[in-house]
Amino acid sequence: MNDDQLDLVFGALADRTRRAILARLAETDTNVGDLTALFTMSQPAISKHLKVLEQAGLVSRNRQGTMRLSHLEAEPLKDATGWLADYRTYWSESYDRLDELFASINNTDKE
Amino acid sequence: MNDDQLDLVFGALADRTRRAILARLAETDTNVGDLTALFTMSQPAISKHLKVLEQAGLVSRNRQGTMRLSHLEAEPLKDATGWLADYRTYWSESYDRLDELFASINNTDKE
DNA sequence: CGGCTTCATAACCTTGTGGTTATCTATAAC
DNA sequence: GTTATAGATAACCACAAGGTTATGAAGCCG
Repeated sequence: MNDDQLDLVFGALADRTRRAILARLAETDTNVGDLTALFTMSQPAISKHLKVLEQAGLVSRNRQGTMRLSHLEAEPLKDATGWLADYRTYWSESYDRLDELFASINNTDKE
Repeated sequence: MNDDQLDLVFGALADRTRRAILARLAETDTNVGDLTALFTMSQPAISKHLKVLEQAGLVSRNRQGTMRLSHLEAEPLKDATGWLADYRTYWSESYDRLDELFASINNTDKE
């Protein structure tokens, strides 16, 4: 995963509204109107957040009649976790199995 | 870990210069002058980045004579990993041991 | 077609961010 | 005390971010 992608992913996660949107989408795909109802915020503001999440690869969208359902795409979260895993030795010394586990994460699609 | 803290940590990680600073500090404690030499950027710019990292709890500093050494504090990275771990089921289905391992991470100091 | 619903886009505003240069402060050395 | 060095702080600038209101476009329905 390159720096540009990490910029986008961490940048997307650096906003609590977007994190809350992701939490919601983890439960179920949701349209813009329902998301707007969940957060005391205007509809265009939600659309902007969704665009940020989409550009980071964290959300995909598809029309469903007149609605557009947002769907969680968690792959970049895996990549971000892989990046953070490089620092595991600095916050944890004694988890023997951590290395193999994070290795299994990293080997799948981290370059 | 609360939203304010996550804002700070993910916000700090959303800049490639700051990520590079963390990578450097993972090798060895470094003073501001040496960091400035590593990145083609002015010294005040580096000081600003260090302040952001410090407020996120990712860096501590202590005087060493006339210098101030920056030191990596990786604990917030652990917390951020714990947050991301909540989404592991969406990017991975078949790692049985992931659950117990991430549980061990979360139980230590995630609220 | 006409009208309703859903969402995107445009224009705008305020604040934050990342950088600069210039200057101030603190420690060390003499 | 003077001077040199390390780094912080101030003032400034350009632009991105997060919000708003107003409006436009796309798809269903009668």
